Amino acid sequence: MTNKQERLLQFILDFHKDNGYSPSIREIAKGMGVSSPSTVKAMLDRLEAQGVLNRSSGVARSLAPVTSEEEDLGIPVIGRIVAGTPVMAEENIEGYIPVKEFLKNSNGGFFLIVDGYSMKDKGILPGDYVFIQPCKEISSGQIGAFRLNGEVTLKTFKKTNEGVFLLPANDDFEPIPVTEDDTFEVIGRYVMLLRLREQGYKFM
Amino acid sequence: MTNKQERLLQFILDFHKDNGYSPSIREIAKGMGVSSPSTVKAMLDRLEAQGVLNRSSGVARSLAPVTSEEEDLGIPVIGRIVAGTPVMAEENIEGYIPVKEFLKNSNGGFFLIVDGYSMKDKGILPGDYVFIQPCKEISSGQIGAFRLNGEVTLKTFKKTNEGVFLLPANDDFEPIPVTEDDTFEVIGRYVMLLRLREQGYKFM
DNA sequence: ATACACCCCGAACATATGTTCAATAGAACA
DNA sequence: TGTTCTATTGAACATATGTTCGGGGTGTAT
Repeated sequence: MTNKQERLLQFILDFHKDNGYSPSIREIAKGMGVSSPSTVKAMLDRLEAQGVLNRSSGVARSLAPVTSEEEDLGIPVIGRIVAGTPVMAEENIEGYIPVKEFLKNSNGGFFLIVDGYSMKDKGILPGDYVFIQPCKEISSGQIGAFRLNGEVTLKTFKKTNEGVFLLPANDDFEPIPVTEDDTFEVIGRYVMLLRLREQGYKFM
Repeated sequence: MTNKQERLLQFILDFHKDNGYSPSIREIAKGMGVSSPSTVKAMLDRLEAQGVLNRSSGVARSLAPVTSEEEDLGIPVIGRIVAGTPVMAEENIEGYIPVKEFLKNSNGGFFLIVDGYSMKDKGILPGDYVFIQPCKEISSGQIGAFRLNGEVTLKTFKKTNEGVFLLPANDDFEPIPVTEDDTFEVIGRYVMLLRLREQGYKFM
């Protein structure tokens, strides 16, 4: 997420906090110092493609930043990230972490537990909880969770002229090329990391 | 408040819960089985006069139910961990992370923002939030926040026959010996790490 | 160089949406 | 009965708002 996108998101959140409803496109333009609504719309479209915003086409002020804790169940913790196959299956839910309000824009998000050191140079270590925000697209350079030939993995997504690659953050591992023959799927974007050290703070 | 007004208010609340934004006047009309927007507007005017609704004239979907819930401020985020001196002072609070229920057993705990790469080999990077549980003693080998000669720092605590040391987790830094001449204080134990979005990603 | 993602502008367009107003219906009351 | 008040209606109005289009700019990666 670029600096500008960060500011935009913050503006929307602040506006909603102040007024109880979301800003219109032109109000955003004024607030961000832009002079054309189409500029703002383009920015919103990008944010929406990234999965950090929800909106309804044609509906005024439908940006959905906050809202609506459903039950206090919390966010499910699903499987070990390397274990594979049926992510999302109910049997794999290892527990819940009630951090819901903490990520206001995160409908449908969940935690994965990191296994292995393939992302250690990004400071992502085994046992860490990574929060995954489901989305269909992910831009090059972002970290996300992917399903490659049935195997779930956390990597940096890289798209070049030579194809798509999943990059580890560890010199001991090789970049993984994604070819046409592979079954490949973006599970979601990595938006947050949570690491629990001492025991005695059990959340599950 | 009449029965009808009660239902109207409930409809607005439900709609907002479902969609993340408030209904338009015509959506209310449809949802309430009324056939004219002006009917709804009259009802809204009455509710607003009673003070249970807030809206901005001429602004689409600006219904904001008056909520009197005091917001859970959450856990304070205090200073940069390297910045030093008056931790806990009000001026240093950079914001709040509403993870209150998340750590119910952690009275007095707070977040520090990591600055610098001295703990990078433990996967603790600049921009990370570390949750500090205040305590007076800490056992050797644990990570904690310490105040050494006025300077606040996050290190691994090590107690050997040769004395007490604060160990960084980075080859570029040297272990810091703690002598009798130093003013030294344990601030608390490092309990949890939390990393948001794309902060702290730059690796050296 | 090319390609691409991001950022910006201004104008025009379509419609979603709040507002106003005259008219009607019903209830309460003398 | 009539009067008065409130609730409702349907139409028309004004504008707030999302959207589209064509154009241009910048920076980065290839």
